Amino acid sequence: MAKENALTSLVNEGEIKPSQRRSLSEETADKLRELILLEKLPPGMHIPERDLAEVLGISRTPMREALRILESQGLVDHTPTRRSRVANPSVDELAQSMKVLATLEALAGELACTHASDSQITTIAALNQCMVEKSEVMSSIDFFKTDMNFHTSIVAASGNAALVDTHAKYNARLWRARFLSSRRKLGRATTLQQHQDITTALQDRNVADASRAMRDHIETAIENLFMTRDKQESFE
Amino acid sequence: MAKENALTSLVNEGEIKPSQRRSLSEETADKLRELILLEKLPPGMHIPERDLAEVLGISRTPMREALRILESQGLVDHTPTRRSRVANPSVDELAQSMKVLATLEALAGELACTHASDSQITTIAALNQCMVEKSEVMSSIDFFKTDMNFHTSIVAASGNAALVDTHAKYNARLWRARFLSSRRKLGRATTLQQHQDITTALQDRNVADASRAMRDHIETAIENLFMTRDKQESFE
DNA sequence: TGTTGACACATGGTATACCAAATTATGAAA
DNA sequence: TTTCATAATTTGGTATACCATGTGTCAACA
Repeated sequence: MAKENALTSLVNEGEIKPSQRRSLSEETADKLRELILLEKLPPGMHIPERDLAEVLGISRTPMREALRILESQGLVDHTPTRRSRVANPSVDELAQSMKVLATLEALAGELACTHASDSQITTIAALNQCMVEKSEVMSSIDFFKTDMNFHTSIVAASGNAALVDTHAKYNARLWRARFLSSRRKLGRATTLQQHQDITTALQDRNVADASRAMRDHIETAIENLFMTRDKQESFE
Repeated sequence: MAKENALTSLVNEGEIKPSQRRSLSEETADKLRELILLEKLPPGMHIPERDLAEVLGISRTPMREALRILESQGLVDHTPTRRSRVANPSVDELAQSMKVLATLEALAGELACTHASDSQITTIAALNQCMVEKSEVMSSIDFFKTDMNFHTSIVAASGNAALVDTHAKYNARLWRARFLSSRRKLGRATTLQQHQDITTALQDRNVADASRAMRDHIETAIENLFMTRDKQESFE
């Protein structure tokens, strides 16, 4: 059938990587997440677990577990009749998730001020410096990955395991939206300035500034999200 | 489909439950959650999925899914070798989760000020009033359930689906700790005052007050948590 | 021609079987 | 008695089979 052919073609594009300790479910969740973020599995598409498992050469059991993982990250949801489909969040829904993310990161900035070790702050500052120096030569994707790394490092420096965990879930859910947002030309200069503000606040261990700088940074991303919807702009 | 003939409706009336939407996995997760919160399954206990499934009369498949659900709520952990066990969070870990909860609820209060309908605020105020009037006659558990209902209603009034979802997970994770905290005699009067502050702020739709009142309320619960650890006190 | 209802099939939920890894028990050697 | 290698057992991960229900198709009928 046509569906199977379409699915088969996309598995051959990537290479299957065997791994050591990770379970098939987790590997599969990673593969599917990538396929979703690249829109190889487009938003709203139904996922028949039997067929997709067959295409990936696994049984339904780990496929089902992978779908649960993605569901908990908000990348997959269920129809009233339990059929899985790729999440297709509206801009408003993405903005709501980002609003929560902004709050989580503000908390992370606050906690990091008192909890982070000097070496952690040094690492964060180094990531910031790296982005400043190489912003002209980095590709969108590399710039973005460093950006994400910067944020994740701050959350890790908060020393709050629950926060790290929940932040990771929101990050997974919002990865694509943030990437699109960061690709906007206007964004990069603003991003660098805001990162500098965050870094400075952390170095000063100024709780109020760090919290506010983190929140403002994500709020800007929310604005970008709406702007991206309202008008198409040029990308780099 | 909409039309049913007379015979069918007569036969079905009163006999047939419309549709059993709840899966065994979800029911099992609920049962296990209860067992964990009642410490019938004590913290740190290993959970051999085969045996426990047999005890509950189900197969391993839904049991495994139930364990994944509880894991995503933080009520179950995994050892490095993947064996499930009941989570046994330290007071510090619980405090960290509550710190995140405080932030989430502060956001909920903030959003509820601008998003909640008048009737939602009326409902919230009614819950508050109910606790004030009946605090003397309610059992610990009923008082606590109303308390939880009050909080959940505010989060729902925020209109932010992601926030509702994440809050529900933290609530599940912290249910027991919050219950123990709320059982402290000293807590009830403070709780009522703080609930009143929250209610007033919401009725005034005062964003800053609502946010602060929500945060303060949970911060008090964190303090209670540590006090409960440090010295045993009398309970009602 | 449009509606309806029965039947076939698609799909997710559950049970069971099997395997590999990890844990525990065993026993021989020091 | 202690230690360590190894066998026996337990346990979680995966595959497969079966079942219940939802969904679509098409023929019969008004």
